[in-house]
Amino acid sequence: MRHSHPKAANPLREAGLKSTPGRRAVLQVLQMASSPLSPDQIHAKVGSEICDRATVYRILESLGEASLVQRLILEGKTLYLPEESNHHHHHIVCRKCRATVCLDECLISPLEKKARQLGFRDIRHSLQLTGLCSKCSG
Amino acid sequence: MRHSHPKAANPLREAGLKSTPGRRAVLQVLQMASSPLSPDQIHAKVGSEICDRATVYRILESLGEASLVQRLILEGKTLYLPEESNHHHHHIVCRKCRATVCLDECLISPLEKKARQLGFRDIRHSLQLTGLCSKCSG
DNA sequence: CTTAGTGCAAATCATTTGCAATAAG
DNA sequence: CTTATTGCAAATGATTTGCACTAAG
Repeated sequence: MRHSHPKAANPLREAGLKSTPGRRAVLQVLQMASSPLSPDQIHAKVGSEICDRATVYRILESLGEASLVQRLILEGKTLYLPEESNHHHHHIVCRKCRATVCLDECLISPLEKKARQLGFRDIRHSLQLTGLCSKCSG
Repeated sequence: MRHSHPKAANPLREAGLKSTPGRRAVLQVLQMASSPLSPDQIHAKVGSEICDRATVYRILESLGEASLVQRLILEGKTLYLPEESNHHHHHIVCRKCRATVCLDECLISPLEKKARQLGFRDIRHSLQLTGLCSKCSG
């Protein structure tokens, strides 16, 4: 199968980014994580040997531009989530334990439509849904 | 009409907050504003004689808790908006000039319902819609 | 009065930046 | 090779805090 189907090919390459140890590590840490992580938590999990904190910020920015991760601001704290699927959807995050669940629909389009009618262009949206998950609200 | 209908009564009092010069000023500045303002812009408009910058932050926090203002994070910058109506709705903000328009509907409930079915309680949401207004996209 | 609210200066926290050294393609 | 990426240390910017003083109710 040589260089035919580069199956689980490096997503970094595909996004046109150089594949560096830091980037691979950050991406993996986010993919392993069960909930969104802060830049600091990511840096801690990656380890200072692999990558400096300032670099974690730079990496998160490039991964964000490449749509490999998604930024989220929860209660004023910046968190990152891997961008797994291509299909647009939203999440709900537990304010206590940060457990995260996908809510596969996106119902914003009627609002975007209205905004378009009002003359707005290049419309983007970001929806933060939070709550207390069953474990935390008990 | 003495102390009968306290018509345009002080919203601060009604919210159970002490009516201080700083709070009145911050509230008024936000109400006058045609677009969301940053804490720093608010401080500038209020004037240092009326109120210290640190106090502006404290005031914004208490006004936020009292639902007299709404916090908004646009492109990483924190902005504040007066909370005029009681009826829940969303806004769209121009990323360039920050012009703001209300989109009176809120279509999030189906998503909240789904989250509730997943066991989440005390669900809250925050939606950021941005675009370029007709003037800015021209 | 009594306590919440405030000014001021210092502390903290998150994020960014310059620059020289390093490594990916 | 050539240029993007990184480490390090320092700079920045935003927000918070301690404490003594002031004013609202």
